[in-house]
Amino acid sequence: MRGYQVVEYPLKAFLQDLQEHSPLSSEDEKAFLALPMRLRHLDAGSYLVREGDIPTHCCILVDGYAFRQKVTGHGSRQILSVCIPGDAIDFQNMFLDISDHAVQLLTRSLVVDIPREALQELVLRRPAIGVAVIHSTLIEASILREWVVNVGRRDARARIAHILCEFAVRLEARGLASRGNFELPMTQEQLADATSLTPVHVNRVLKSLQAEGLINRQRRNIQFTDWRALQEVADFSRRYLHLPGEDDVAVAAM
Amino acid sequence: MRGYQVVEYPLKAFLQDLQEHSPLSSEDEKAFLALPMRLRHLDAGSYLVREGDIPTHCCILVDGYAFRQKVTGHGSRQILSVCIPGDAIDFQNMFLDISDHAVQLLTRSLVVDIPREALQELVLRRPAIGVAVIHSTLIEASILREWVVNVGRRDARARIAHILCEFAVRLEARGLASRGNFELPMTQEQLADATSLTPVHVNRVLKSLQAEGLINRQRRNIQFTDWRALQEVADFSRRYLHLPGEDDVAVAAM
DNA sequence: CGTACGTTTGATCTTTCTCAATAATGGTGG
DNA sequence: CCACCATTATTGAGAAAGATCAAACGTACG
Repeated sequence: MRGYQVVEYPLKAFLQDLQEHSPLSSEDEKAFLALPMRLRHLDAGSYLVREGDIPTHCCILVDGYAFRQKVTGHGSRQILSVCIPGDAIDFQNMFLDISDHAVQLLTRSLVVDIPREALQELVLRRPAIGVAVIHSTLIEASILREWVVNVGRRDARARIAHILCEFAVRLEARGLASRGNFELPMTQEQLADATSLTPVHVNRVLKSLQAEGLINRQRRNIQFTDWRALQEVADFSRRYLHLPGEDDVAVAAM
Repeated sequence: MRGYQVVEYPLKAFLQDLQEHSPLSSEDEKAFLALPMRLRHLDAGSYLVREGDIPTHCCILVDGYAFRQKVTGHGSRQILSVCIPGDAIDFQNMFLDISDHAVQLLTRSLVVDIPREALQELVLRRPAIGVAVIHSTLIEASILREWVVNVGRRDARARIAHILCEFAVRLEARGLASRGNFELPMTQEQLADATSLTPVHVNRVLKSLQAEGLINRQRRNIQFTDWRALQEVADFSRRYLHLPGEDDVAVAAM
């Protein structure tokens, strides 16, 4: 029973998020917590998965930040999403036999590993957990769709504003930031790979957003000084995040 | 029982694809086919879902082609994926309460509608079907990730070559094309919105691919005249499609 | 047979990239 | 605690891919 005590608290955010849309019974939750798990601290820059890996376990990010990435044949990198505490990293590795992208830590992090087979079996045995997994996967896909739009059809200014809005809202939904004030755990180079720009241009855009009074920046700390305007510039609507509660109203009120 | 006869054959490709990775028992398959379904013919340009819709049913594309799209606040469109016969259009609408993107038909099509609640209930009652749904959703997400890379980190030439490769391989996996010869059911404007380019530039790139002997084009018909070279230009690897069978070997042999 | 839509082509313009150099910053060992 | 090194951030100047604008040409089809 020791395993329980080790992981129950760290998984709180994850379990809460998993149940956001359809609560699990206490048996379901117990069954989840009874899974074999391993808790690990890893340094910034560590890979949780590499492209081409044959996955053996699934990873949950308990504390810290990570990002998904793919690299083209010419060596340029595209960041596909940023993972925040409480995110499941590896539902794809639960069922797909080879990893199609890599996940790398942005900061020193605490992660939980669960053997792939154990999770597979659990989902078959407890359909409600399967439904929660589908839910979570669908939301991730929705975020990815918006990411395509961002990279594909917005100019540099809107792209950067958008990624900032998304990050802030996701953090706030997990209680990890408030009032548009947060630590952005990425270098400008990483921001560039997330927005499909160059680091140089990211720098210029960030400065111009600051010059126009939309954000305030002290190194990696970001403070939204004009949510409304930033949201406008970003063409941001939180609908695609499928968060519970009011739609854009909530944002407008910030 | 009449319902069965109407939809069993049309759903063949869909059911086969759904089971590609983990076969369903005959009870599972029967339970699926026993769902209430409606078969519809719709014209090109019809919307299967609109952004913001509250979904009431889920859609399977039996015959014909469609695409997913989002539109920015400034009115530019991003196409997110192309749906081919046998694709489930609407697993997201099975669990998400509001549609975050639209799906529009490229051609006159045959679609099957299944009430959302019936599918939800089925997935809870038949966990193996839930697993198949997760599988299918994960593969869709993988394709979307590659789409981000395509739009974000490849130049116009590679982007267009890549989308052609992807389309050809997916069609061939369903037995809908062979030897790199297929009908591309999109205008150059749609191709532009899929690759985040302008129609003018798409036109120029297509012409240059033809001039270099990589493809042959008669209106919308595409013929790959040099698979190997096109794949090279496209930076294409079929791994992300998570198709069964050999990896890139199969493509190389075409 | 004319109208609407899609394709093709040319000329010019703009955003963003590239290359290059300098300045901060943070972490590390002495 | 300080000097040093490796990252990261910032700035400038010039180049390029792709966008925009505009017009002509095909082709399908009502």
